[in-house]
Amino acid sequence: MRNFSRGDVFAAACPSRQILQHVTSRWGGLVLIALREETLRFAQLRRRIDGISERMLAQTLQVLEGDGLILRKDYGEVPPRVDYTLTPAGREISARVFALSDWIEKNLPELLALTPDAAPQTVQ
Amino acid sequence: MRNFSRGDVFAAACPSRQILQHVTSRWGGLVLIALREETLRFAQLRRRIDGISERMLAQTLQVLEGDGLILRKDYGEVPPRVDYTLTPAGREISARVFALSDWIEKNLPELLALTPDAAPQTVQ
DNA sequence: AGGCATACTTACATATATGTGGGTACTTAC
DNA sequence: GTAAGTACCCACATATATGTAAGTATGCCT
Repeated sequence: MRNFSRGDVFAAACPSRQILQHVTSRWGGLVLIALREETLRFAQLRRRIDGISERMLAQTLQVLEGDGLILRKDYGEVPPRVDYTLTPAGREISARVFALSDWIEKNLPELLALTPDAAPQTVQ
Repeated sequence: MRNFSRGDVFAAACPSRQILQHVTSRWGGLVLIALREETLRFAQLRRRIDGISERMLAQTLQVLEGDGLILRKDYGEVPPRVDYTLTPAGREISARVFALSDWIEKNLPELLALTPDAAPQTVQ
């Protein structure tokens, strides 16, 4: 265990690798992108991110909150009212995850053409 | 199934989401980053990416090759000699994955300070 | 001759991720 | 009064990801 001034994702034990995994996990990236421009409530996130279950959304939010990337605000009301916002660090990371997904979205037709099973590019 | 001119990662069935998952998978991202500046052989990648097993490296490389992001060159020699290079699309994506991991690496100390279990930041 | 390296593949076992259905305490709309 | 919405948690089941160990044909180094 040494004290580095920067991380190294190639080192298995470096915490930077875990953070990278959290923000690029199946749902983690999508949550960060969804919160990029707006604060959202739990149910709004659920509807925005097609296919996510409540269980995974809750779990993903907790991990990202634990990493200090999102802020959970509980209004203490009943029925429950809670919303989620990016922290400054979360905003930095979100922007970079978005840059990636945005490039992929914009270049999807070209990407699909690279695929061996390339039927005429029908995108859903 | 409609024909979009761009993808939408928020749609579960959109192929862009699968591509995003491939390039942000546990090992996929690291492989792309490793190949960012140089062509590497299988064993070189294995040594570079701490903790990856041969099985997962082989599998990850096949997925990325299937997506048209890396190029596999087999020299047909014995003992085997094969190397891997990014395609143009792979280079675009690699640059963006790297931008993300690079930011995390550079800001690791600050990120660790956001963590609740923040003991004095000892980075491995 | 013996041992290590190369780029994988396969079978088997395990770990981790994810989904499903049900429950909560209460409000608002129909 | 009935149904739906809210933000979750829990137990249980399953799916997917990953690790481990062994095998292959041959060259190179000692």
